[in-house]
Amino acid sequence: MSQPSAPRKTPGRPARISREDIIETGRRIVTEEGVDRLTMRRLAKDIGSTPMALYHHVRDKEELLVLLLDDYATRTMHRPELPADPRERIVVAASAIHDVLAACPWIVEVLTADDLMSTSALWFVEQIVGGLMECGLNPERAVHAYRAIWYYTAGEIVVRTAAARRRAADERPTYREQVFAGLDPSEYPRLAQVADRWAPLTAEDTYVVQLRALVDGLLLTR
Amino acid sequence: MSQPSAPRKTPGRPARISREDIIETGRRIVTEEGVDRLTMRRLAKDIGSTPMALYHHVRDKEELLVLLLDDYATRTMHRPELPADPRERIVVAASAIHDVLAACPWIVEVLTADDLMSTSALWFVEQIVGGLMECGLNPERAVHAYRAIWYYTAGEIVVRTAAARRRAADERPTYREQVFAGLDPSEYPRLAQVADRWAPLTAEDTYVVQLRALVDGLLLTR
DNA sequence: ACCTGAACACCGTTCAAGT
DNA sequence: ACCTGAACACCGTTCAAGT
Repeated sequence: MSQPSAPRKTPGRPARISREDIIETGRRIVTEEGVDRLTMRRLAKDIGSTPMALYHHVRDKEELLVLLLDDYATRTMHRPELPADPRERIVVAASAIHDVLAACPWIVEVLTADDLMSTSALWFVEQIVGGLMECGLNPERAVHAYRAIWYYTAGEIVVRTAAARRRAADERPTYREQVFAGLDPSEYPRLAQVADRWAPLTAEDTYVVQLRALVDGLLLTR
Repeated sequence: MSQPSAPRKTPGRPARISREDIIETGRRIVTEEGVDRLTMRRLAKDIGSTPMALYHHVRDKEELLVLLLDDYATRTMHRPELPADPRERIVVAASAIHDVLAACPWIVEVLTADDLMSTSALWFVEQIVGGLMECGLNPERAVHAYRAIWYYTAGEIVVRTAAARRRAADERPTYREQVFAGLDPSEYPRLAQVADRWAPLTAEDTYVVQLRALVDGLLLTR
């Protein structure tokens, strides 16, 4: 997102801290201790300054988070070799975005605050939209199809991250486990049938196979 | 989620406030002023009590939010007539969940804290999983397919809610608009091609048509 | 059993002043 | 131009005491 922060040509007092310092320290806190521990006060302390000094370099905490996401994406989104087959290219590009975000559990907080994603992801979006068009979709349908892929990907990450957080925080059996244990088979026959396998089944990572299904469905001529 | 809060048989001091009072007041604050304004202190004030009195009826704020989601779902998730055709039944049931959540913008905060959803949604899940099995998927594949539908649905809501919030908060052009305006057509030919139509295209509500594509893809025998 | 008051350990951000 | 200190207006939650 990084609105170019016009580097000042030393017209006044020399800056003691920079945007880069802030991002670097913020990255350290977030990766080492989690996004919850990132506060303006804590960051200022670690950087050896005061909370209000930060506000000369970032507009507010939300901008800081977006800056950190941008920094993370730039650092980790390296363009891979993509297959020549357009359908396969879509799957690989979407999976690349997915894997980067999935490896970054604090992303979820920012995802809902961010304008989708940084410029680093643009190349991947280009590949996906391009692949969809090569497969015969017109530009409008390609954009809509890309969005469906993005919704599926973002949803997978949000839900999985939430589930992981709950497992970490909670020792006692989840509410869902209780519900499934006492399921009335006459009212919910299908769910009762899979009740005892629900937890392991939903823990399986099926992102890619379902992504393929989604892409296949999007490319069907209906 | 509502762990049954064993109603006490007046063994000690009579309760001045109840779980129901708390939920009712919480619902009012959330619907009238948004989830951000719901604090334990504010809720206590509105209910005419003290913050700590609340902690005798709910474990913490997270439980309160889950209780409120549960309350909302129970109130609004009415079972509709579903079509006999299983494929169509899946689409209608998923759309019903989607529409209820989409009408409830504060849901997103809770979605990431909640064990998926309340018992009120279980009937819809049963219909979806049942429909998938009727269409020929074995139980395992049906559960996985249901999850893909849920990811897509949750993602759509999270991303759209975030986008709406940004539009509301921000007057200036979004970062994405700036990026698309200055897109290099030689590096991003496909995106450049749709750049000027990106905003209206992504604003279109295509949840149901893309859901159909997803369901079609999930039901393909591959 | 249920509620209260005071306190703990924090937040993000504004404002006015300093260098 | 950049930074500081103090203050504003809050948080969720714990603890010890009251009824």
